[in-house]
Amino acid sequence: MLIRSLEIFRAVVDSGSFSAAADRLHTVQSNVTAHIKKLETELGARLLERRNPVVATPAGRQLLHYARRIVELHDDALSRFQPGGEPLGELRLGSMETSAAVHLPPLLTDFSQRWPQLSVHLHTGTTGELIEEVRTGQLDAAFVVAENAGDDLALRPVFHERLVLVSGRPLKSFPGRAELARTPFLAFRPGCGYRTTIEVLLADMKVAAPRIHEFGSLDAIVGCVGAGMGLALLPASTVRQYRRRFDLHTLALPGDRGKVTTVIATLQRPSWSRALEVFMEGVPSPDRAETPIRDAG
Amino acid sequence: MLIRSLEIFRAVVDSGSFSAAADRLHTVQSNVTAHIKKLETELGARLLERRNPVVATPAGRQLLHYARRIVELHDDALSRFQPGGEPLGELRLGSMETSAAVHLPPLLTDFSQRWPQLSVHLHTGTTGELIEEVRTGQLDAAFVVAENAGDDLALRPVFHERLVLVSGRPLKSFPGRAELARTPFLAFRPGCGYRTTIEVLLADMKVAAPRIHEFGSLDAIVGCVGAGMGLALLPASTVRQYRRRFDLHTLALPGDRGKVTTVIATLQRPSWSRALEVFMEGVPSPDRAETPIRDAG
DNA sequence: CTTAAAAAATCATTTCTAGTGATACCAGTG
DNA sequence: CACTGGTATCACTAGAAATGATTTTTTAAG
Repeated sequence: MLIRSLEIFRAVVDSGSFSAAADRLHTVQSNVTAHIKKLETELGARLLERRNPVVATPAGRQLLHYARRIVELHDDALSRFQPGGEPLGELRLGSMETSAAVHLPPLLTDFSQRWPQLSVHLHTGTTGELIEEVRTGQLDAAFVVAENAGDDLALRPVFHERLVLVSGRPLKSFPGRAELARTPFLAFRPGCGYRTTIEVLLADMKVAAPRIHEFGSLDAIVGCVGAGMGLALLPASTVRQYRRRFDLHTLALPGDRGKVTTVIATLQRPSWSRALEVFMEGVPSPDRAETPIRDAG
Repeated sequence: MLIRSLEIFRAVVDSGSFSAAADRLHTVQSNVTAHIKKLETELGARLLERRNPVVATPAGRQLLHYARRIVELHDDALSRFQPGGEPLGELRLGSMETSAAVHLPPLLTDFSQRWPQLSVHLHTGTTGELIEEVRTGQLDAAFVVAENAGDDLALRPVFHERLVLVSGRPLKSFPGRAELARTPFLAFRPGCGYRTTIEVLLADMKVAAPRIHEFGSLDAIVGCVGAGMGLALLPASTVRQYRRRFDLHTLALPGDRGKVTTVIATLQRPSWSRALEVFMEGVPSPDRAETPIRDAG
């Protein structure tokens, strides 16, 4: 069994396809097939279901567990011998689209310059999906909105955010219950931390049957809100970014309602890879003072 | 970096020589040299000092840490896919010579039949040496006489023993202080659990300047005691084994003096290899009732 | 049911490289 | 000094990883 085979195996499972894995590892698809096949005959078990996407069999999941740990140890070992002990390998991050658009770019730019030997993979998804991917080891860390996620995960605050009500038309005062019942909300699919906030908010205001449209992308939401389709609840910083492209109007939520904290979810520390270790060192602590909000009309 | 290279590297460090490692791994010395050389150029650091015995450089020790873990994970992964989930790889045990001669043979015979895919390495040494080798990961487990060994190690009782005074001539009653001061004791080098017992015993009896001869092997000790060179303090079960070959006379120690408990020292459980896991399952609990002693004259 | 597109398997070929055995080299030791 | 017990070097071979072209299979759409 070669480390290389395990690396390829992991890439196939993570990317869901033989050819995608081949691209990521800068080799050819037939080579990926050969490695997987060799593993399968060596272990005497089918490891992958050739579907679309490719999925690990029960036996495959068992191997995956070892593959991840071995490949990670291998990367860490190599890291130790790089000039300056530079970490090496890949860092697999997850993030909600909102964080991805606003907070992550500076962080990741800085990070990838500081550690040129690390390749960063960023995957977006909802809080629920990401947490699960961290738990299974598919991701090293994920930026999510959550307050607790079980004992096996560690959550570290990174950004304090303020959610604001976003509309395509000027907002004079906070809409009443009746108006909220009429106006649709545009949000991500269930499992997104922000969406949860919307639902809680509407429930608290006793809005009977709120209409919530589900969109798969942040751009779509912002575009449609700008076009007057409805309201959205988004981080102030995100909205600010879109101001140049769309005519957006925001209104702070009453009281502390809008306060959310983005955290980094990881497995408990002892199992961190060198890559994750240095990443976490480089992540700044959240400013106590919140980002000031201009309630532009 | 190949798992195979790490396996070879580990074997060289553990065996202290390129050629010995080659033998153990059923390959040739030039191949060992090639693998080590490749690792060294790949990592850009000298890993081994070519002395006699070969010893790891600081860089080598760093790699060793990873090598051990990766090879162990590899073996465990393969184990999962063996028919019946049989563990596979090697189990590295340490033991004092006395245990090795008496208690281990049945245990190991049984074990090696039960798990035909595991190769057992048994290395003898003193309690102190063995404990240290378990701590550094050179051994998976060691049979020693100790009561505590630090938080990082786990100790599990396996045999209750009784040390007896052994002589080449009939012993009527327990020798007095004066006689003990005249008669030399034959013992292992410092660090052996039994030797410690002798020293404590003599100190308690206020024997002024006891003469203790150091011998490197159990056979030598027993042989010389049989020839009347002096006294020894050995487990009753060990002496029993030698009765056929030598004319030995034993006497129990007064009170509870002679009671010793052999324990298995391992690292704390979470880091056990599959091989160690099944070994520990198969080790019987110590009989509460002690092995009966015939005080043959 | 048919078809087109995407993905995985197969295959012939090339390029490396792990493993081998013979030999050269380099201590220490009597 | 030669001898012993080790490591390095070398030429060679068998086997395997990687490649690119091609065929087969799967999936989704018409």
